[in-house]
Amino acid sequence: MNFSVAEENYIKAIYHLQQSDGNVTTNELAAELNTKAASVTDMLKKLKLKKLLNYEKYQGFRLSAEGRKVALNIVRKHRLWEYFLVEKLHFGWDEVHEVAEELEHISSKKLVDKLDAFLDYPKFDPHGDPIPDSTGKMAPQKQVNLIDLGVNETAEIVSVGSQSTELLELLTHKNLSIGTVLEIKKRFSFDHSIEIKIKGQSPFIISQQLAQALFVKKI
Amino acid sequence: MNFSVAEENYIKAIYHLQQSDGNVTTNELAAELNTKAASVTDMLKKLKLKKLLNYEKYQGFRLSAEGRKVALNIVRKHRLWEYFLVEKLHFGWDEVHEVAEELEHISSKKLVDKLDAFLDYPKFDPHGDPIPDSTGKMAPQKQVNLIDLGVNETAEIVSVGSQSTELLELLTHKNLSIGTVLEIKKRFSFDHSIEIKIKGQSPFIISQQLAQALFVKKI
DNA sequence: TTATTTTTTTAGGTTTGTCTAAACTATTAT
DNA sequence: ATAATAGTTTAGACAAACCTAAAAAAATAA
Repeated sequence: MNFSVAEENYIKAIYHLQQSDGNVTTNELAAELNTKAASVTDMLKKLKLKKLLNYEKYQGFRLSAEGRKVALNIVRKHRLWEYFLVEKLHFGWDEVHEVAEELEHISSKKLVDKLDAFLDYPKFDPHGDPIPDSTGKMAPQKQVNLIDLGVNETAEIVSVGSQSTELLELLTHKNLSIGTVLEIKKRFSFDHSIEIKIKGQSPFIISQQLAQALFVKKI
Repeated sequence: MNFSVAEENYIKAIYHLQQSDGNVTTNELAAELNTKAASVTDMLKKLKLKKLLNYEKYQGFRLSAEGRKVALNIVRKHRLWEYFLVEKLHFGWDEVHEVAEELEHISSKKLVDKLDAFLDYPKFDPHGDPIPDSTGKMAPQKQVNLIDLGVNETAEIVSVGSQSTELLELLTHKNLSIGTVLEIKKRFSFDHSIEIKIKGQSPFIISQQLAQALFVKKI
């Protein structure tokens, strides 16, 4: 099966949303893809017809096994190209995303596998996300420093970089602990501080030093 | 300016056709793109509106200066990717064309320039075609062995690999000489013989040995 | 030079992916 | 439990890129 760029973008977006959300909703997906709910409904019907999606109207949806396979292949391509761009072409890790969004739609299977070999089968992309192998398997999410997350990413705190009372005092004050789920809202390049948001609380800012002391697992 | 994949394919095809033909015609272009004349006319109007084309109806057409610039950029990307596929990913020179057809539409200028640097600014692609630099300049067509041409390519004989009477006798017999323009019709892998056609004559076959003795300039 | 053939263009239609506006379904709050 | 609000789907349109069939222009032949 071969899919259009639009179809692939929908599949990939659904894949990412269902990672955190379980069932995905029409509006959520429309927001993610900067399109309108009506357009999403149209595409959902098409993807359902192609058996990539489990979808009953008004009920939300998730990818089928087949859909997941397709999604993983797109993710594989995206992350391999990102790795290539950073490691071989010396792009900065923050400027590769857009280009990889285009490259991920190149269809040749042979190209991807040869690229994988050329890069020596990397297990993680430059952002710490695991790269699926050609059968779709991938390592569990790598633990990554909070400072390395991009805007809009969501992550769960899994460990801290020190056990000092000073750090623990600050964490308690900010209501942060192991297991806390947060979303990156903004990054300020002036002092590398980061605005984060915890569900149900208003956003607040943490310093570069604090961000570097927090290790997270992306969601 | 940014162009759709379809527009880019038209521009590239016109560029290649006008190399040999001077003015390009609607039917010619339709054949080249495996589409219908009516579709071509539609696109010609669009490209004229975007000032990429000098076109008056029923009169044939050529690219404008701007159109040529766009074409050269596509050619640059195509040939750089081909070089990458062969030199870095170890594709065979005969299996890269299709993949490069997709890769050439990736838009990032930065990507192309960084790829160019990574490849160490190659001057010729794996088929001997010159690669335009980022300003559109390129070396004159490299002299290439006839055995290395692909099917449907057109070329002019510019030199021969030996001055032996045996060779010259054969060339005379086959009506081949410096300046002869020929087109590759078929390649037979069994004995590496090649069917060629000279304008106004019926096609005939030349042996591997003869093909290797002839150097040509692509048109 | 007129008639025939070939080439090109126009007219009108299709598909894909998008949109707005309106209708429908589900959820939430009183 | 019902009314108001949220979310979702349908209906109808549009642009891009393609198509077929018919009309118009150009080239060629009688």
